[in-house]
Amino acid sequence: MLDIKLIREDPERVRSNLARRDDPEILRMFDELIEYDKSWRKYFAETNELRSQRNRITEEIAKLKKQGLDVSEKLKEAANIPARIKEIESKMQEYREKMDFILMRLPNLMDDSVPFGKDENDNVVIRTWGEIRTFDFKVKDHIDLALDLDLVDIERAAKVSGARFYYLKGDLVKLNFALIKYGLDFMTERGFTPFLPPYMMKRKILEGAVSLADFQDTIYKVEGEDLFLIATSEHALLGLHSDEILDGNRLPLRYCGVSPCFRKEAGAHGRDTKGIFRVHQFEKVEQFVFCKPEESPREHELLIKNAEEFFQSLKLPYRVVNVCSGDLGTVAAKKYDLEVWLPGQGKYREMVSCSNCTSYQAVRSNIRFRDKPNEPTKYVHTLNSTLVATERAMVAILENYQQEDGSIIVPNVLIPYMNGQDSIRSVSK
RNA sequence: GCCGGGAUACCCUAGCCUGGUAGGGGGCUGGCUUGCUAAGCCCGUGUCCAGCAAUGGACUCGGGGGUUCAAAUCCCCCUCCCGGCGCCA
Repeated sequence: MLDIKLIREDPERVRSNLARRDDPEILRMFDELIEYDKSWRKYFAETNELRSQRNRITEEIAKLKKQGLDVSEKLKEAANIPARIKEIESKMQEYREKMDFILMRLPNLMDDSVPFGKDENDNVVIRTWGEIRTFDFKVKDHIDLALDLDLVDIERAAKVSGARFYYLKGDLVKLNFALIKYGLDFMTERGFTPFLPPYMMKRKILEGAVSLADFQDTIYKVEGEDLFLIATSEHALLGLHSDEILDGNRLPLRYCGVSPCFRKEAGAHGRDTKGIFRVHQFEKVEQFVFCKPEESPREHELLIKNAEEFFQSLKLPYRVVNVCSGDLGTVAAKKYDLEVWLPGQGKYREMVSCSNCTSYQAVRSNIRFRDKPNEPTKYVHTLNSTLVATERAMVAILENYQQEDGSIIVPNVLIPYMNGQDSIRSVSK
């Protein structure tokens, strides 16, 4: 959510930034917001004046009563003030609701470095790493590899839970836990505090983290409760400090969340329908930072660097793209995606999404900081990035580490986490 | 799920029965004074609106509604925390 104070101070700057979204509806809402705010402030001033009158009379009544004097004159004077306040208040409420409606729907201001573009095809590649392996045999995709090695059961998952679910089996379960534990160690070595968050959260807290459209398209609701399943630990880590004033001297706070992620994938019909690449449930180790505004560009680079070093350590070839305006979404001011080469698809595919959300989530979640107790508060900046979404990372490992005999080499850094196991091969039955 | 006790500013706490300026302590901040491991005193401490500013006004006692000229205080609903009982991996 944009800070209404910033909009009041410099509406032109906000407007011209929103204009880069190339969406006339956004500008229309913005202009409406300005008008509503004017009305709201007018009514606010009126009630303020009425309350002031009422408080004065009330005080006089108290004084007269103490002296045992007659107050009926004063009571008459005060009689119709409450009704007038109520009347104007209800108008204020009306404008406040209209403003909130728009504020909840306006996107974040974009960083100047965000490239203009329509969709993901316009994202700009900023670097590539690693060599794409050449195969002298016919490569399989992760589905064939996993089925041939009996590492997944997707048909029975469909019977039990429906499409986009899976059972992991055997060594793939071990590999999953190895990736999680390796990811956790990787982050704690870099000073990130690990968290295992609640997997469900209240609507109010979740609204602080995601756009309203996400409730429709990605978030699962628990029936009969004010609870939603987290789509990433990012949501829960942000909520951790909602309505708090943080000590500026302790920023940045660098956190790392590990949790399952639940997603409806409602807008993805027909895309990646096979295997475990795009699924309703997966595990993820997530990076999350609360920092001062001036620190967020630096922290953003740190997060993508961590993710890159993680995938470098797995020796998986990747590229980093600067996500364009049309693909950026509502919340982020700037976003990098890290895409790993998948031999089975012959494409780079998204493994990591690394966002600087500036103050957008902090305003919604009311998370501020100050260096000294008497200073005015400011909103923090928040950033989040995947370190590793393990099911997707396993797709990359299966396809990149496949051998001619159908077995899979375990990446070196994971072997200790697999109790010394260095390959995954079919068990003779 | 049931019974009881709670939630007051950055922290602790009084006030609630009996409605009438939210009081005290700690912390922090700025200022002043006195000067031996420092002490004392004073202003300030959250949010919003108007104003260039000084400042003025309003709001704020877990949240929402109600009664009243006036609500931390009375009434109704809800949330969370603590204790006990019940259930339980």
